[in-house]
Amino acid sequence: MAAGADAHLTPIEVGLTAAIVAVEADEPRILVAADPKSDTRAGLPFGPFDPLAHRTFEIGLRSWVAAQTAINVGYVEQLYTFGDRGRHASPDDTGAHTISIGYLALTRMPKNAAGLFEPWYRFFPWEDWRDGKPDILDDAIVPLLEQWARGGKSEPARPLGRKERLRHCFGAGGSPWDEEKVLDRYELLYEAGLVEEARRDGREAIVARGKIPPLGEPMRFDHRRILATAIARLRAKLKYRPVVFELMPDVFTLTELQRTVEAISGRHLHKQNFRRLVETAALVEPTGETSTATGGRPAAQFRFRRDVLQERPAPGLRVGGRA
Amino acid sequence: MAAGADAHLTPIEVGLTAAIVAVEADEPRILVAADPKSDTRAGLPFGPFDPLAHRTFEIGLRSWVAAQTAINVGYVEQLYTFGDRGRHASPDDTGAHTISIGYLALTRMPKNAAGLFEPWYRFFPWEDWRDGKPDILDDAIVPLLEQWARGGKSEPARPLGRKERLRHCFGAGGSPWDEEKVLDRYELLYEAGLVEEARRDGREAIVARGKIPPLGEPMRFDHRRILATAIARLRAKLKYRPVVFELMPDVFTLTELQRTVEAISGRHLHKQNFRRLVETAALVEPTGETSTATGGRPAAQFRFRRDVLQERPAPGLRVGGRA
DNA sequence: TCAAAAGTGTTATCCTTACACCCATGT
DNA sequence: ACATGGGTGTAAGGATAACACTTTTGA
Repeated sequence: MAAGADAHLTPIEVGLTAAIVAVEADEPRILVAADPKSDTRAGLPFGPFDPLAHRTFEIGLRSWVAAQTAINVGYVEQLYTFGDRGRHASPDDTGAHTISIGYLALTRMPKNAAGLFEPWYRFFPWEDWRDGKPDILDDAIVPLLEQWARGGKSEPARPLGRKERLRHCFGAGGSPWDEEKVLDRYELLYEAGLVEEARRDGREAIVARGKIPPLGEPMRFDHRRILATAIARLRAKLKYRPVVFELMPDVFTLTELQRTVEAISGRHLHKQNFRRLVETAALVEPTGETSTATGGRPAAQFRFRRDVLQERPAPGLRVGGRA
Repeated sequence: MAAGADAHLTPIEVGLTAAIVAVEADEPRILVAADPKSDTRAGLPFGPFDPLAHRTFEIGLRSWVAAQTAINVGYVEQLYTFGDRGRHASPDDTGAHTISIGYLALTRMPKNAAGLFEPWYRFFPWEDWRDGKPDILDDAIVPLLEQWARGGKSEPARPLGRKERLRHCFGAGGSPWDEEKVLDRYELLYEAGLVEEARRDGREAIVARGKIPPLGEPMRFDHRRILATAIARLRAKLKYRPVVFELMPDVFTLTELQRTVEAISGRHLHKQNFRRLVETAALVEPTGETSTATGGRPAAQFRFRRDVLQERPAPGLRVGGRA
């Protein structure tokens, strides 16, 4: 077993693609790039990785993000490396192979660049359950996926059948909705040919042609897939790391904090339980001020206690089940 | 904001590096590659990614692993993409920049290749707590890290100080040991210059020169870092996915299953609680046979119930605290 | 009959979930 | 006074952690 040590490695272009998230007016938003070549679809900002200029991926990422957008991102985390042939293709593809290392970055909404951020639920309307189950699920998605599941009985080397995957991902047939399965849901829709990116990739929708409504706005290349990964990771991370505070202003009320968590996780939360959670985790401290912004009783203002990072090993907002 | 769309991407060599895990005789082992160029250090197997030959990373990985080792890996999962300049360097480095996409793969111990697998605790002796706290921690690691922590008060842009990181990662000073923080611990040792790879990278140990004992066997390139990532991920995944069964023979006793989980997580588990967990999760079914191998009362044999994958959304072995 | 390992029953505790109610302010 | 949102106490249920004890075999 020679372990490939003498194999020469294929030269490939490596790009860093960033899902840069901010929350404004109770709406999670991502930075979309101005489109080159009059492509009407939105895309995520990306830049090349130059190992000569930057010692690590993260340094490189911060550098070109700052250069392109004047945004200094705070929290940065690698998501996944995407390299499927075909899924990076654009209509005018040159044939060169590109792999993209996806990154999640969090920032406070910058004053100057606010217009460049788009609400992320434009791209994933079925992920916003804050006002109950989105209509698009029962009206379009689940019926179309059920039709797809009836076709193609057993695929080789697939652990689960189509029906089971539909159940688990979309909570059909009694299974609960899991807000963290954002990527699984998108991938299922892709496989079923129900998102535009899949059709662009040559995958024909299994269901009746022509009458498929657009399921969320498409993005360039595989960027919607990367965004789905970012949302899923952020929703999961909220529960065991205090990352929300990267998205909050310095002082805030508990309701504002709850609204931000709800915006990200796409669910409604139980007020009292949320508050106790924040309190027992000792994540915040009162400033003493109150805010009389919203018209009811003035709310006490809080700030994030930075010292929790030194005290507790995994301080997050482990928000529970339904509410 | 031009979004880098017209930027040309730097060509870089991309390799897939695999941590291939099997468990044999209650010992977790990884496949180490025969060393090229008489490098005495062990290394992980790796191969190039050729986008022309393989549509996805995973297909490429399975292909060269099968070709090089005649092993058909079962479960495969991407870990992380590593690209730090310097950390891939070997003594006779050519200067070409390489990034490696790390993968975790699980397999049953193959008959023919058993000799190529090394117990992973050779590389991380401080991670094996099955017989209590390893001596190397109190004898060497913690004292050396405390010495390191006393130096260098505050580093810029570091959220936590050295002392706090030591506490969280190694459970010094009252914090509990978290068996999932394998990577954090290795990275801390690396930063402190206490593992050989760091010294090779030019980082001088902060502590007294010359008398630093070797902390685990070193590996080539950044392979020990990738292995640490793999162990951490596997230890975490055990708790919410039934991945252990990828490492078990078709039939097994509950004690064998427990020993395997203990081997991976490096902890001793409470027998009764483990059994109830397995039972209530309905992960296994009795075969009806018994095994009289170990000398006491014969043990009932079980097999993995593949249908749980279709029933429950996240069936794992959520093993609890100390025991 | 004894060692060695398999296998079981039960309780205390904590955390999660959900309920229903009171408080302070502006109009 | 009342609408609006802020803020709290407490009990039911379930999961977890830990206890000690019985059973079946081989030597």
